[in-house]
Amino acid sequence: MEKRGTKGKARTLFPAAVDPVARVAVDIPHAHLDRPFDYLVPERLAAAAQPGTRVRVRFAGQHIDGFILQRVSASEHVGRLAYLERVVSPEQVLTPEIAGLARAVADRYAGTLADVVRLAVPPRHATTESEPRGEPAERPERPDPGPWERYPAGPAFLDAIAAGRPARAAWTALPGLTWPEEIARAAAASAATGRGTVIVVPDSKDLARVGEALTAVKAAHVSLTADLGPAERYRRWLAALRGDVLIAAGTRAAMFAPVRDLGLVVLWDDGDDLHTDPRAPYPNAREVLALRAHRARAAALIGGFARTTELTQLADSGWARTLEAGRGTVRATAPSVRPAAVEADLGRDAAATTARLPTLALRTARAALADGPVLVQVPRRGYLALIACARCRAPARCAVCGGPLRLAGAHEVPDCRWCGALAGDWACVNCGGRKTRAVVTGAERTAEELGRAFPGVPVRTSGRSADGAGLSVLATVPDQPALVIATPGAEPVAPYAAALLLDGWAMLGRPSLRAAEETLRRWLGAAALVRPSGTVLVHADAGLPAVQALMRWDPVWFAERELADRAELSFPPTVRMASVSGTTDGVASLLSSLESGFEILGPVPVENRKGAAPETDAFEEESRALVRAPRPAGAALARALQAAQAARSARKEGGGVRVQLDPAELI
DNA sequence: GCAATGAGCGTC
DNA sequence: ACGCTCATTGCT
Repeated sequence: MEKRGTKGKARTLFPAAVDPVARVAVDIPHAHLDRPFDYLVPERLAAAAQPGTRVRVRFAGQHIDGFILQRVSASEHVGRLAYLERVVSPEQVLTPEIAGLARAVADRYAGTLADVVRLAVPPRHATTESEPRGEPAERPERPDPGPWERYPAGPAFLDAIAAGRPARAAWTALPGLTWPEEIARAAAASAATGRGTVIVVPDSKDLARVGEALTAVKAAHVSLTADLGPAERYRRWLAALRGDVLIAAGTRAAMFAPVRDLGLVVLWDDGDDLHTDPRAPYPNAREVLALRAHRARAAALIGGFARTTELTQLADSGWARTLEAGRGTVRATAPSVRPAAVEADLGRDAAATTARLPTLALRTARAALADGPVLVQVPRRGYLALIACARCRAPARCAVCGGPLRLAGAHEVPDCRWCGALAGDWACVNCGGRKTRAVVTGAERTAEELGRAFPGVPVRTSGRSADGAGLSVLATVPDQPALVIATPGAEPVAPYAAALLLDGWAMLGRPSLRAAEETLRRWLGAAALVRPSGTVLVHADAGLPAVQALMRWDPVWFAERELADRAELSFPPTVRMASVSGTTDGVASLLSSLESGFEILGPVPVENRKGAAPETDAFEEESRALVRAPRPAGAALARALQAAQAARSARKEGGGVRVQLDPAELI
């Protein structure tokens, strides 16, 4: 017992009779305080202070929020314990499953539990919480396999889900628009047995499709998106927490949805960069859901039209089994793909606009317009700023570490974005050429150009520009002759008669490790909307593996090949990489706190994030380093980075250093 | 020799 | 943002 309260009347508190100690995860942003703290549960909160509840505690003189992780009979802490101040709400919002997952995710990404819990548990909305609770939804009937019959292992996969077995599938979806239905049937099979399902898709357009498909199989669900208001978001999230619905579908934050008795996780299009949360510790939905399925012994359905190297690795390791259709089915479902050769000389500037629309593309469009809409995929503007070989246009890479080269200023020697090595005597590994050129492309003039080429044909555009402003995304377009210009990921749904994939060579030439994988993913996403009798024209050289993979509709072949190349070069995902960025001083101090034994590339200076010019007050020199470790040392790398950040935070060193494991882009 | 003041640090 | 420790200061 203890006297409390310096001002006002002192109160004498007594600890609860049973399990008087609460282990609390406090919401503190400091890495060195990322551990539970024990508090005494006062008698009056003995019943309310349940594990998972949100509480308010006094920590170093401040009132802060936290979550009760556990109630225990005694504390290990030597010294006096403070009392819990308040139980904010009786709702047990941080379930044991999610608390354990959040800890594992924080450890995997060298982050803190508090950061992950902030992503996992939405802010409380008190009035929503006290609303009368609706009727729990009925379980759906177990559905027929339906479109899963087209995959040899499809019906067996549904059987496994229905039997509660943790079957894990690396899924290559057939082209067309049946994938939402396939996902819905898998979810319904799980819900029919009373177990929960979490479905994550890249954007709200895809979510709407999955929602419709779930409704069609009478599978009660909630849709969780970031753009709901706080009340509606919390209402739906609570419905999942309380077990009123068994299926939660949503965009990336739904990966933490607290459905009851998790039986299945589903991730659509796992290569989409929207699946990586932009807030520390930058968790990726594929990794989180794989971890979650593993921990919960749940089934998993991960994939898309494309195949990522990461998922290929999960399949190769035996963690997941491939789930794909036979070649005959693929051939019957996919459109035919033809390459349009890239003109040898792109330097003709004025004429280059027409070079971007090869005559074959124009002819293909003209012929297809009689049958229906024609999709034109163009890269986003502001996408490309790279150096390539002037002769063969292969991206210029560093001779030391294989990283992409950049040209920091005019008339300078290119240097490596990864290790900083100067590339003074550069020679192209592809053709031996010794001259580089900057490559740029603009894309948003395409609509105009096509409009002129096809007078009288309606032109619609869909997409986001690189700066986020301008243009809007269309979900669908009518099945009528029209030219539909879209940026990757923003393609409206329609039974297209043809698709033109423009400037593919430029997307392939981006200075990114994932350029080819990402380009193929975008091509497949657009081509999958074209009807099987339709034509796809891809503006890139037929000899390139990504183009070959598209023509043969064989993304797994490509991914296996790509993965082998990455292994050869010690690139992710065959190794673990971490990027450390921030002020030059901060990066240096973090690296000096890092336990030795890891390979460090850089640091190299990078453009100032705040955009401040040198010699101004806001300007602070920034840099970035990469840390590389073999895969088996991945956990040790994360631990070492976590420790280095804890050391910095204990020393109260500021400077905001970002540590990102498995960064999507290594530039 | 010792109280009074302040900087530094851990934080239950 | 509190309350503890430990060092420094200034007065006897």
